[in-house]
Amino acid sequence: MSLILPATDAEAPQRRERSVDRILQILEFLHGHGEGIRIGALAKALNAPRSSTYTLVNDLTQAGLLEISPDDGRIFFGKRMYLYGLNYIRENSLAKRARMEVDRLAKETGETSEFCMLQSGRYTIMHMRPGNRPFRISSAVGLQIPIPWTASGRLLLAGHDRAQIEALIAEEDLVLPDGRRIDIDEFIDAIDHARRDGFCLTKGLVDAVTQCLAAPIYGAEGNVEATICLVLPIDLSDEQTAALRETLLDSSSRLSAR
Amino acid sequence: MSLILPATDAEAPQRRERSVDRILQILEFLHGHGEGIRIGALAKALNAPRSSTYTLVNDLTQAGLLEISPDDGRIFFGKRMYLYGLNYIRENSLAKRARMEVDRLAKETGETSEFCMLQSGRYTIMHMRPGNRPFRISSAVGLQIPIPWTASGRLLLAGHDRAQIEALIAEEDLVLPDGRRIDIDEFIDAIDHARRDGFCLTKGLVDAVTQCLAAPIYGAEGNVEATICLVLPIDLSDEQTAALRETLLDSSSRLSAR
DNA sequence: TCAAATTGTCCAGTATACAGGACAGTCGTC
DNA sequence: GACGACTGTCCTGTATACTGGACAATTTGA
Repeated sequence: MSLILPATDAEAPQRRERSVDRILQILEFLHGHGEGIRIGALAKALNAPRSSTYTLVNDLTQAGLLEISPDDGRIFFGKRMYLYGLNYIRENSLAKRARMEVDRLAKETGETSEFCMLQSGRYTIMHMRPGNRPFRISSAVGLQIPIPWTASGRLLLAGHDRAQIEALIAEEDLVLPDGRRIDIDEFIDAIDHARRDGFCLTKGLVDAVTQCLAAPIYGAEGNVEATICLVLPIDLSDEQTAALRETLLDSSSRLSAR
Repeated sequence: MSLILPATDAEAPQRRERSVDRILQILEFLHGHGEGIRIGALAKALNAPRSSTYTLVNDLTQAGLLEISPDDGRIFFGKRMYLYGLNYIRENSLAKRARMEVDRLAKETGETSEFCMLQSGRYTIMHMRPGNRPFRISSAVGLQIPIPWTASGRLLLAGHDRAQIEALIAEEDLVLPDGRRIDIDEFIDAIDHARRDGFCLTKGLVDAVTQCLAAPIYGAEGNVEATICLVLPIDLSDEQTAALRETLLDSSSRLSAR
């Protein structure tokens, strides 16, 4: 979908770029890159003029949206970006309620709980609260994970047709961390099952010792707007799993638009 | 401003503004405003042309940095802003460590714990973890509070001279929620005391039933880079307070640059 | 030790993004 | 049901922000 234009656009039609777009490219690159980068390298990566990159990055740094490490000049996201981001949680009622619900759920069940959404076609953990097991099963908040690796992903794709799904899933996303490959037809089947069941359970996808139990949060039009899920050890009894599922479904219906 | 303009230039210097600046203005206004605003009102508030505001807001919305409520068209911060902001916590080592420390401290003491910084001259709660008292004493993360109302504020101003302090504190910030007025000389005295003591305790400032115990986090040059603090009920015994202070000072020295 | 590469800053010309206004549609309110 | 206020979209001319290149200072590394 490329809201952000790929900067690697063939050679030199040399369009002059709006600073808005340049800013969005910078932020997006920084987010994807995952670590600090120096201005020169950034300009090169974005195929942007050095001078423009300098002025923009300096402007954003002055505003506090970015920070430049005084040691080596590498660029990071800044305090102000964090503050602005917090407003999202405060203001967005679903996100806010979901956050509280996840915290409650983790406390009640003692299991790691997560709130997830599709973020421009990428699976994203919006909020997470670790459980209190000795071995903490947890993933980092804000990470973007291939959709097919997760139970939540199967629910979030409910209502999409085959073409949309195929467009959304990159080829390499079907390969699990241990090298196994998910068959696209089985995957689409699983999505359909998840939609009908109103929940989804996957075992041993990301690693061999965990299972993931996810429930949909419905939007006003009956679409799956987000999910809430539990990350569990794989060796629970059927009764335990069933009880957790009931609790989880309670939470999800509380969060869904009626 | 506009000291430079010839006096007869009177109305509407109508500078053309860079979109970077417009974007920063929009974000900052939205942050300060605290709730959604419609595009028209935003343009008016910023004294910006409507058309430019429309295109910019739409660009930012498409990128996911902002969101427009489908009901009434009001603008809010978006998911992507939240994701970008999370990177700050992940990448910035002080913020990251402080967050963990605050969580640990709240768990160990059972009291509400906070991590605070000056953010461009404003006192800001960067992270907070509520304690487990029946009456939860807690303030919202990301809020900006007048510096003189807090114990942390007194520590954060350590090392500033009188002129800097006076420049930083607005007249109305000296008035407490209950109408009492803090004397500027006493305030500067308190800052000096806090600096020498290496911690700060304030009682009954923001409300009558809480006290605030803060400890400094020192940067590499010995400056107070941030604080970590406990929000406590006002009627603790001296022993309890002393024990909490030791625990807090442990945390703060762990976070300080050696 | 001397190139080669990189960093941060500055400048001038021009492609173009912004300001301003027009327009049709939609609310409210009197 | 006529009026004012607002919303969202589109168009045009021009003020200017962006680009490209040049520069000195610094770092790399051979």
